[in-house]
Amino acid sequence: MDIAHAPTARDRVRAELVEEIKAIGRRHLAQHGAPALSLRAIAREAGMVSSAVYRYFPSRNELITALIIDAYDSIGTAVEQADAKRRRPDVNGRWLAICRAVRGWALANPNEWALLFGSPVPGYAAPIDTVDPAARAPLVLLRLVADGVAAGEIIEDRTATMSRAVRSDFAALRASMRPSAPDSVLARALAAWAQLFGSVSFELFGHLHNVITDYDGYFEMQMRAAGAVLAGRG
Amino acid sequence: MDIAHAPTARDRVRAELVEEIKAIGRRHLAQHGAPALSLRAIAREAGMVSSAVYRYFPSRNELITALIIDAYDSIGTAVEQADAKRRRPDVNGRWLAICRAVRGWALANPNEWALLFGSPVPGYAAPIDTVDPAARAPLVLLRLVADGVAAGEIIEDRTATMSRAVRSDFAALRASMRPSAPDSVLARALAAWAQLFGSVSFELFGHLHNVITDYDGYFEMQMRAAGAVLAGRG
DNA sequence: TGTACATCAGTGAACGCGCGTTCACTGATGTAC
DNA sequence: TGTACATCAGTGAACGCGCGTTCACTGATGTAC
Repeated sequence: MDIAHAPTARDRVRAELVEEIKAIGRRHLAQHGAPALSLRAIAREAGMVSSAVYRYFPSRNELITALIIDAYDSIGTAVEQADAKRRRPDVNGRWLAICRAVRGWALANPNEWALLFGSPVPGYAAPIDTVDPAARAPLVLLRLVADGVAAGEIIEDRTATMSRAVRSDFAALRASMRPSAPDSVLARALAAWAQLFGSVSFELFGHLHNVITDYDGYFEMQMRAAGAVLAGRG
Repeated sequence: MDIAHAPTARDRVRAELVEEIKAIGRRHLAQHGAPALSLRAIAREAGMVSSAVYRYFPSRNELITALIIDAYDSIGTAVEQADAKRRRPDVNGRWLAICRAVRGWALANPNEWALLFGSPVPGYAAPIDTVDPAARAPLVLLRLVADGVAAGEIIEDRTATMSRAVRSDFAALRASMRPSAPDSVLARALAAWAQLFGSVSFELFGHLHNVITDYDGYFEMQMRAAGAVLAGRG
């Protein structure tokens, strides 16, 4: 499996087929959702017999893992790029850009959103390989708040009462970022993150039905407000 | 199907069996998740042949609908009762009680949570019968904020810019409540709701793994902060 | 540059299992006179 | 109160379909001398 030589023709064809199988898988995901993802159906569409897929993925779960990693990388890239397009000191603009990137990605890839942030797939447990890709988008937010604190755009408030355990959780989180941010800001960042993902899931999973009609306007308004709270100027 | 007479022995047995089938379904849901819900497996466990279930539910989807309605009623009841246990003017206490009731219910019924608030079940579209039960929990929050506004515990802020469409969405929402609340408060109520449900889903679906260890303390802290923002004293 | 051997891709059949739904039927429970 | 008929619950077989995974095999592509 580990290729020490220059890639041969066979290697290249193999890499292409891995990508094609994933692409078909993604399409099936988009149409029928993760629980209905079928190796046989994918094989049929790829023009091979079902057992041939096992040359590329040792099991259905490994294919799902590959799709999950790709999806995390996809939303991670979208968020990183949206963030990078803004001037670094424009903290509020970056926050809004991140929000729009998350929602835009979700609307474009609803079933992948459900795969990542909806119900766990029955009989599937995510392996460690997914951890790093999963961290990309949240890391953008952490960098943003660190920048905001350094620039004085995000202010610390009188720290809310928190348990010693939560303080040490936050300390561990802070250790993974430079520059860093105080507990009260980390708490607000995670709160904003929960609100962002909660809002998108509400919209996507139909819980705003019969309540909101102007989804764009509603989201925009809510994320502006969330940005103000995040900044400590709520 | 509509019983105009006094319930006969047969009617009572039928009602019992409907309940037993739902109970088994709930247990299967809890163990394997909604997509794996199987009429045949339920029939086996109920000690009947698979076709016999069709005397009680005309299709798998109708059984799922029944389970969804029961789950909405279950969380709705939990929230209503938690709210009712607090003195009515204790707005912040009621908010926290609602939060704890939502999370407590979710932790006790993770797969039903996933059924209601996670990914949509493939091939299933919720019928109108689910709308009223689904509204019970959010209605508690709306009553709470209306009370809070009336008591001066929840204050209006300079209303954020919102589109005309969002304003009319809010007006429609306001029409369904008495007493009512201004746009800025409704917006904050929905934001708090999204944060609450986002936080619980994050915890339940594993997105706080390797970040938070003290889930109880973390949730408590976040919902206190959310309550302050909701009140307009963030 | 040519040959012998090893590696790999893909086939086709099979195993063993599951599912939702329909249908003709038996036997028990209810209803109307 | 008793009988004739209608309704309902549950059976058992079948239809038609799906799935993941394994395995022995063929034929093509690569590697080493």
